[in-house]
Amino acid sequence: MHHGFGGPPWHGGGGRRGGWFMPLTWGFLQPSLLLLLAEGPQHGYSLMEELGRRKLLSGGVDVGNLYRTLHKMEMAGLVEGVRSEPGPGPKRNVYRITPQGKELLQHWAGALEQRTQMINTFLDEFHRVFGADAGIGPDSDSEDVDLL
Amino acid sequence: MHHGFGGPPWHGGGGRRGGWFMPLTWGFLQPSLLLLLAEGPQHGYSLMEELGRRKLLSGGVDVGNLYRTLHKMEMAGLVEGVRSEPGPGPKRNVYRITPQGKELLQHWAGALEQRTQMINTFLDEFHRVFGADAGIGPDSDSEDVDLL
DNA sequence: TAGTATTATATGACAGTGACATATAACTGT
DNA sequence: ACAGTTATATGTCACTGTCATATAATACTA
Repeated sequence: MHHGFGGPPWHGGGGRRGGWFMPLTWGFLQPSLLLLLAEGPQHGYSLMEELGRRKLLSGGVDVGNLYRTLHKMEMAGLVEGVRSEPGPGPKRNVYRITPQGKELLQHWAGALEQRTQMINTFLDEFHRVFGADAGIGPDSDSEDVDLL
Repeated sequence: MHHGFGGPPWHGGGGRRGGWFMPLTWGFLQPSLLLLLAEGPQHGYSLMEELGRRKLLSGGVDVGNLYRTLHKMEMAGLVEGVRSEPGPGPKRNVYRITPQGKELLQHWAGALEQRTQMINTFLDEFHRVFGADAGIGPDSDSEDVDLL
């Protein structure tokens, strides 16, 4: 009767808000936004939809987080925002990447390549310990492990 | 006059404590500890040294963070800690992985594989936009970009 | 013996990020 | 008039990492 109280304890302690799994997308929002803006200016809502389409961030994007991040990136000089005049149509903030933003994006690419190497180091160790049967073993009672 | 006030703004705004680069090791401490403990019980200080040796976490490990993480993992039932009696030698908390911990480790391995795929999606897009010259281009003024 | 370093664990304060909820406008469709 | 969509914004909270500091006991060394 291990953790029969509505889900494994490492899955959030109750379901939501993180838990023991860091989201797979940690730290991906900013570089993803930079990447999309490197292809052309867009406003926040459009970026949100694009992130879903491109599957750069699985599991959808938090809207509030997105706008906050854009604001901070603007404050840091990574992007430039242009507020639409209060004319017809809903107000939009169209963002354009700056040279600094492009430079950071290049560094992000290098950093992410390093990250894959770290993950590979981990996975190599893991497979060395657990063998090739990395998946859930047959002895593992197949409970509702709704990962992701 | 791009950010000539003591370093690029995306580098921490002043130097330390994160900044625009999430550390490459975000979210790696817990799975790394689980992996080491899957090979055998150890106490915190030993784990700290091992993490440095195995290079599972580049840049060293924060000691306070390590102990806090171990405590939380114990609270969650991922590891079991045994406090040494107050006899000779310094007190030690020897941790042993639990079945739940092993199960989580397996899921972590799968999640990290997914993460590499996400990173590859990003990098593919990046190279599609910027071409093969992913590195810092020749036009990029080579400022003190002390990445990492 | 006193002072310092090492081993080992622990806590406090802070910033960055993501998750969830909610608020706000303006426009669109019925 | 009412609800839905588009679009932006803020508040609160949890988790992680970073830096600083506290605490003991042991080991070394002058």
